[in-house]
Amino acid sequence: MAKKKALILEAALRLFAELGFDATPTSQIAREAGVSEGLVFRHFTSKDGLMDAILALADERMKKQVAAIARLPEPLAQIHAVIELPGRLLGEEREFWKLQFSLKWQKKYRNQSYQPSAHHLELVQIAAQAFEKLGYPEPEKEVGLLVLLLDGLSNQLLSQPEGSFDTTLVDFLKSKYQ
Amino acid sequence: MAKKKALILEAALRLFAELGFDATPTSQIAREAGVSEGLVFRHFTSKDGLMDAILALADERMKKQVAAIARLPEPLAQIHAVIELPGRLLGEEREFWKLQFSLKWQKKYRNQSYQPSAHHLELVQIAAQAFEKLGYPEPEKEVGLLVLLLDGLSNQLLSQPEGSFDTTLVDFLKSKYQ
DNA sequence: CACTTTTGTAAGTGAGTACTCACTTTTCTT
DNA sequence: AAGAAAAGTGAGTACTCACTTACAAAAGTG
Repeated sequence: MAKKKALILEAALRLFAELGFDATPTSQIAREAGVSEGLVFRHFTSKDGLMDAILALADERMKKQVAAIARLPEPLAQIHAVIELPGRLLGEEREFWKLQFSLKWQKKYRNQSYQPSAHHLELVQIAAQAFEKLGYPEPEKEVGLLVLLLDGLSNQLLSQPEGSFDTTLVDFLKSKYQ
Repeated sequence: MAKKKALILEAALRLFAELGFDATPTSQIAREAGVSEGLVFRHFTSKDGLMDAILALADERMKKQVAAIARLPEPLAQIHAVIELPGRLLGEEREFWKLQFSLKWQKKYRNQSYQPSAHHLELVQIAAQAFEKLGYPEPEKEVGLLVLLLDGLSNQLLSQPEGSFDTTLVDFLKSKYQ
């Protein structure tokens, strides 16, 4: 049942990521999902509601990734997993995260709970504890730096063309934390 | 004469940065500039033309900053200047750079010369030469890392509320390059 | 001054937008 | 099988948008 609902979500995700939320008409979403425009509103109430549904899914996926890192026993392995996170996320769910990043700059979504703050914060705590266990003198600052790197890394990966995932930089980065 | 032209540019810059290009109607630009809507089109032909004018200005400003760094005699001072660049740019021209970053994710502007590629590339070359002079074993990779950091730093500075510029992270980062 | 050009305005216009509604078809439940 | 609920349609509707047009006031120039 409601397999068309999933088609709408897929099309909306792809188009929002590619064209941006405002530049994507609901008519095009319906057309590319092979569905009538009215159905979009039956399932998601409004264009904003459609966005909400997409972002709820994104939150779910992030949650799982963070939980997996939290489960790692070795602190160094945790740090390395954090560094690998952007590559892992963007490899599979490119459009998802492209959308997340483009959203950051839209006032509309700046205050709300859409920012990946909850799981992001948890990740920061995990990394801070890992740095502490590894004996770094200033673990908080190290985490601050690491967060910066993750941000930049994600940006860069998204700016590059699809398949060309360059691991040398990630490896180089990991070699700095031994 | 044409002082109203400047008013239009200012209002457009502010609104594009705040709401995004697509979500900003030309009517609002005109209203906030205290000008009739028709004048926007007399001076800039189209909404896209208005954007072009804004981006041409951005390019000018970036050019000056890069030239100033190129002129520094000490390689270490150059690296530090590069690290300080986001803070310097965003301190003065916040809206300008917020717009630049939000544009990165819009398909419309992805292929064109709008990306700060020209001066950005020059900056990368300067940094690479500086790392080489300082005797780093892998200067290209170091530059790659530094670019990542700048990207992340800019993102973070733009996400934070206006005045609260935290220099501890920048200082910590500079301490890593001595 | 006369004139041309530039700068400005107010009131449109047609295309495209998010969303609704009356209705039909499919699926679930018993 | 019968009735209810859910899924789906497609033609509207009210409205907003970027842009145009007809015209007026300043400003520049001889």
